[in-house]
Amino acid sequence: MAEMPPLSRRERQVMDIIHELGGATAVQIRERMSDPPTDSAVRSVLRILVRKGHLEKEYDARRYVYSPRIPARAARRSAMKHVLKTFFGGSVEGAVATLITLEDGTLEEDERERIMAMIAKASEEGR
Amino acid sequence: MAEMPPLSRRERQVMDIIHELGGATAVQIRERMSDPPTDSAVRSVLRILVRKGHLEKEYDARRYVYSPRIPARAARRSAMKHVLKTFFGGSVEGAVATLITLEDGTLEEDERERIMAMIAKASEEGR
DNA sequence: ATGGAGGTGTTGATTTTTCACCGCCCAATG
DNA sequence: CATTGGGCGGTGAAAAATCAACACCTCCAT
Repeated sequence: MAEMPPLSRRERQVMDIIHELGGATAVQIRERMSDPPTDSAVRSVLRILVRKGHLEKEYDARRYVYSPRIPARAARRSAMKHVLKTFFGGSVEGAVATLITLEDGTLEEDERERIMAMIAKASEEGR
Repeated sequence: MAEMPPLSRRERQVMDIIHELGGATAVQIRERMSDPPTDSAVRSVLRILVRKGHLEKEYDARRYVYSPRIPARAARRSAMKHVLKTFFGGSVEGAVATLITLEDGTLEEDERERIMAMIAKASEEGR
């Protein structure tokens, strides 16, 4: 059940695309690949990911839609946790700093306010 | 110069460790691997990463210290950008929300305040 | 000077990954 | 109906990655 062996290159690439889209068909996935191999190659990776338990497929409108078996929330937290540890030494502060200056200027006034409010609220409820 | 071909599994693993430590020796890296191969195997990967331009080595105290060739700041931003896009649909708000509730409750009072101050300051300077 | 620690590069064997060919199924179309 | 085309999966072979074993090198510290 544990996701023991880390994903291979292609597997990662495909998983990322699926995570980004929430769910996707083989064709959609292939379209988003910068490096598209054959259609059948994509399907092979997909099959492997399903077998490994990382994806699940659902029949919909004449084709399969692949989606992560791990709930989005968990995946998000896990991914964030990893970069937090790897690149920010676990400093939430540092991570937030980078986040709010990513495409410097993109942070809208109202979004900034919402974030402030959210943090304030979190501290209330949090403890 | 562009880091075109994505890293392989081991390469990723090693790069992550080095990013986390800022710089590390072959032995240090091997120690942190959950999956340690031979010492020479580690060195092989290291050599490859240097050749590919992802790492640089520096002679220090009788051994080589390997460190990322990409400045930490750039690496951090790049990594964060990637998870932001992949897991949060680009929503800084969502990312921050996850961040401050990662190890729920761990966010200290003062850290929260510093984050608030930082955001406030950023919005001043920002424009 | 000798041995050990830390390094480098090569080689070859093994395992993984990656991929495309091929064939099946089924629905839509002529 | 017969044909065609999209979607799917199996298979196996080519390519890449992984790793251990060697052979050597250079510094120290003993």
